[in-house]
Amino acid sequence: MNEPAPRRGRGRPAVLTRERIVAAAIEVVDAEGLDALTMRRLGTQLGVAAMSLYRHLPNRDAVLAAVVDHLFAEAVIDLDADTPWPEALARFAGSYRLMLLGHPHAVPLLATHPVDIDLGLELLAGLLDRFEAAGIPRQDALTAIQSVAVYVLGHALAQVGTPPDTNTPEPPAETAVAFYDQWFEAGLRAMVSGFEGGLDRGR
Amino acid sequence: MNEPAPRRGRGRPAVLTRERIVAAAIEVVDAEGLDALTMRRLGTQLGVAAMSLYRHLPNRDAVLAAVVDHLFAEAVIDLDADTPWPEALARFAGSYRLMLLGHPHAVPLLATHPVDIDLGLELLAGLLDRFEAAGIPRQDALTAIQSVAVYVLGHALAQVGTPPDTNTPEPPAETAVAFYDQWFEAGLRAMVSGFEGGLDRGR
DNA sequence: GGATTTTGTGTACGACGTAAGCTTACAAGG
DNA sequence: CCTTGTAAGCTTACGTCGTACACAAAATCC
Repeated sequence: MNEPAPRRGRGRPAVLTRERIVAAAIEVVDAEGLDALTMRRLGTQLGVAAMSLYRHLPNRDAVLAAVVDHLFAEAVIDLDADTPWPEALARFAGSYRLMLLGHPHAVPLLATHPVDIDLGLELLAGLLDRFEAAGIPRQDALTAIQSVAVYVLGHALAQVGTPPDTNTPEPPAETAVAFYDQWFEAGLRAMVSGFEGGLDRGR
Repeated sequence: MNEPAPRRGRGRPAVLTRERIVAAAIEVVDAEGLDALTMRRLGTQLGVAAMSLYRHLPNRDAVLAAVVDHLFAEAVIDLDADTPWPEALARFAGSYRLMLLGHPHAVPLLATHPVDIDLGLELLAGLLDRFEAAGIPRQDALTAIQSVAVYVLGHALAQVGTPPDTNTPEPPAETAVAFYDQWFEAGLRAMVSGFEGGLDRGR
């Protein structure tokens, strides 16, 4: 449907690319929120008419899906090959959370649009390896990783879904941030150590 | 703003109430999905013009918020006073999940619109009591409950966000359901037993 | 310099949320 | 019974959204 194997060099040269569109979409969302991400607004961000976008993406939802995939890729980190799986899992959780808090207006998007499954598996291959190195079956590893991912996303939803009280003066409300940080760590530790106990019992 | 202490009996009798509107909204969402829940569609569901709804709720978002509160209240169960907190927590998780899977199209709503905080605390008072009975500080209890709630919601998002493959013949795809059930139980057990270890170390 | 191919544009339509003002259906007071 | 007051529901209208469709522009190839 889009970007269909163009015979290179022919036709009017493209000023738009999928990547430029996705980057501009993230700019708009970060600056003005999800609702501001209309096709017209995205067009003006790129100096282009709204309808031009449809040459590269079939509809608005495809834009959102592309944003999701791009952001999730941002969240994944490299891991030393000697990191034990519980620490690797906690590290992934932390970097995923950092990405989400860095794009608070996009969190509902990540919640609504699942990451492309093949892309997700590819990005998480390094993390899966840490489980395999410990002799943990792939299925059990996926369960643990997905459970943590789902917790991180749910937690971020709760944090950004409750705007830090628009009538208090200080912008981030230091204490509120600390509250969410502590909650996050407590839940994460509980889940990771719970999996440690459970998965070790099997081995 | 709405339902402002009407002097009873005066004026045209109301065919609409907040409750009827919320119930109709849930019907529409369950039957046709979130996008179908427009003010006009909700009006026809109630045999009424769209603008009539604004006499009872200030805008569409208030309808959504009311739906969220109503559904969350559905999810909370009564607990025997002698249930230990780990079991009570797991029971709450299960009934919350059942509600979410009973209204799959509404799950993104619950994810986006936080439950009214006072209502939430009121509904969860019984569960909080189970922690207090074990001598666990209220703050720790809230952390554990919220962590589990966030996990359940995130898990439901993942399950309903990945429609069970529209090209396979069987509607619920038995194996997929079992997959999500097992994943849910594994993550829940990990988190609950993780909190058991953590909270007991303190006592 | 056409012909071909690809990209961006202009216009238009139907659906949405909702503001403003109007009509309708009651109860109360005379 | 009839007027007045009041609350509930209705009609109309506006601006914005996603996007279908037909067209214009800009490059390469023969």
